[in-house]
Amino acid sequence: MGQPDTPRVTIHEVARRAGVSHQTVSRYFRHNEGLKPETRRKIDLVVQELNYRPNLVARSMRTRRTNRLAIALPASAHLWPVRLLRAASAAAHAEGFQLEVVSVEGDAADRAARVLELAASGQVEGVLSLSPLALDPAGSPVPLVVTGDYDDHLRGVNELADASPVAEIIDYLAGLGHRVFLHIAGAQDFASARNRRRVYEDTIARRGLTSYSVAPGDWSPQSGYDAVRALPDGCGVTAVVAANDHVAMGAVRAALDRGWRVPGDLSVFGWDDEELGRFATPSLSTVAVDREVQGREAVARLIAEVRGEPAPEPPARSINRIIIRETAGPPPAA
Amino acid sequence: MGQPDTPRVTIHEVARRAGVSHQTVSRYFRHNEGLKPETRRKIDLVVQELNYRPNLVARSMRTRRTNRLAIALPASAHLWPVRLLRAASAAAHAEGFQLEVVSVEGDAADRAARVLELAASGQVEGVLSLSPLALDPAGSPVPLVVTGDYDDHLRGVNELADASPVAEIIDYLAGLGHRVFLHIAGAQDFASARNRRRVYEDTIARRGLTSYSVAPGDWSPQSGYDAVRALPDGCGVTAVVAANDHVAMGAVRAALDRGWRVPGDLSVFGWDDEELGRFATPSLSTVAVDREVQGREAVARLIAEVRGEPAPEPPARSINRIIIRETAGPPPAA
DNA sequence: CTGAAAGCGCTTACAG
DNA sequence: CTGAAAGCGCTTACAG
Repeated sequence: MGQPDTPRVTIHEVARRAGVSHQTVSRYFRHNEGLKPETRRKIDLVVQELNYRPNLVARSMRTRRTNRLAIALPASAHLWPVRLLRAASAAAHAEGFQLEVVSVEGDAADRAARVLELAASGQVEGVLSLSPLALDPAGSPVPLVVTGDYDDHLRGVNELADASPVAEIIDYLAGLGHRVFLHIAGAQDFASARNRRRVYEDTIARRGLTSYSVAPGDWSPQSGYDAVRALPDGCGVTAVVAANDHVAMGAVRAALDRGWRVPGDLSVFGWDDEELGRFATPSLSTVAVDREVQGREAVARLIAEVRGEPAPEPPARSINRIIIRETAGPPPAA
Repeated sequence: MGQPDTPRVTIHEVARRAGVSHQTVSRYFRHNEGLKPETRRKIDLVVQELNYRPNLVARSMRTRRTNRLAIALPASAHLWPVRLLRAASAAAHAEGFQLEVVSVEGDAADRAARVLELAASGQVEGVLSLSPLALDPAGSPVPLVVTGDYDDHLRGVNELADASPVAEIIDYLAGLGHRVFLHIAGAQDFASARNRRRVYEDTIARRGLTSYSVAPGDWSPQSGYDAVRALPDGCGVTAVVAANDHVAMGAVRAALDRGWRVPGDLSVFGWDDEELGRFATPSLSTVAVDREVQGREAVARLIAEVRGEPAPEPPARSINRIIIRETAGPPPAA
């Protein structure tokens, strides 16, 4: 089955029929420059007729370049990796690269080992990881970019810009009168989770507000649920900054199960703008992240590294936007 | 940057150092059989020392096989494609194939054209599409499997087994006393959507129940919302069978916005067991689909076709399981 | 069980 | 602007 049987048309055959040398045909396919219009036309014709396409494996062998990139997907139950993946794939193809997908499982050390093995395989020219990795990208034999986690490149004026909407959220809630906050964190091996937590703590301190505590979490609804369930009565918390929409959804559910009104008694913010959160009751306040831009950006950076070119300009505007919906409101009149 | 510069260790060098011919080393890497233990040991040593790995591109060139599969991802906002993708990727790697990801956009004709181009590229030995395609797989130059949509293979005793939980849902609701149903369909270019609709209509007819109507939908919460919003007062509908959880979530929201109780006035079922649906209020009744099994299965089938082997056994048990949560309850006392 | 020869289909210098 | 030669690193028959 498949191509092994098909007697393949070679570049020589195309050259012979077009009455040119095969080098000329090679040139035609590589950049189509410096050819006489007539030569080009003759080749056009034969290529069309034979439906010839250069054998990319042979090219790879000769150039010693695979034109392949790998993307390492985390074992996550969230949607953003697909969105990012799709944009990354399109961006890679536009630059002539194929994108191979590899799922990385296990703990940070396992994932790092897997990615390093991939980078050393000689099969790919670069690796894009959507999973946090316990390794220094500089130690990789081919360029390695980690994104979707904390993104060095998108940091703008300071290294925490990625998480800066947390400050906006707190300001917004403080403006409504909230004074005592709870943060339910994401898995701390993700730099994004660590950054959101840090911005939360910094902002609370800077504004003279109170953080009742930072509850540990793992991006799951259950962790949000447990955190709110565990709040003592009368602890004074009126607002929750959750690491993402899943955590927020769990937090809201726990509040409702306790007989609290949302947002009457407790306001909740998530992150990611999951489609279901918009139709939930009450609908989730959140942060929309442009994963398409993030995916394109990450691939552009990776390809620049692969080619030894300078890193491309970061996107001018923030890819984050805070969205206020029904889970955010004034605190109960004290 | 990258491997172009690195002077690569060749099989000849390994052979020379191990004191054997390079064919022996080739044999060692292909199946490691028929070698004298001592020969094997000598090669082991040198391979380790040199950290040698065969150049897979050269092998590909010689064998005229790429050992690559492509997976076409739909432009969907749902999570199941990732789950399926991850399982597919792992299954492919276990069989020595790489899985390249390609996102297919546009209408059915565009997607079909893109997939066909991929199949004809000579770059991949088979294509797995998670997107419905307006083409006959038999017309593809390499094996083509379409899944995640309607899966020929998983149909079991009849061609609608994939959608059979719809019958279970209706039976369950009828058992609670429901008599008038509404189905909000998924995008009709998906065979899964057509099948769910057909099973819905057949089951309603067979059980002597009433279908108020089948509302068109496109898998989105908005389509679920609009369908319920558009229901005339007093239409008698007490139960909604939605095409998936997104549609169901929209339907629930619309009901609540109309002042209806869920499930007091309206029961709703979704499909996919999205994590957020479990923590929504009320939590969504749904159908859990084992996308891991589906992904492995699809890749196994594709690889069997690529190798010209008989199709593997389908999974013995159904990969679907209905889950009853808070959106399902008895109809209002008439 | 192991070795020598031929060739997969390109591209890269190098000439002209 | 276009052509002849060499070689990328393997595997596949075919001998021994």
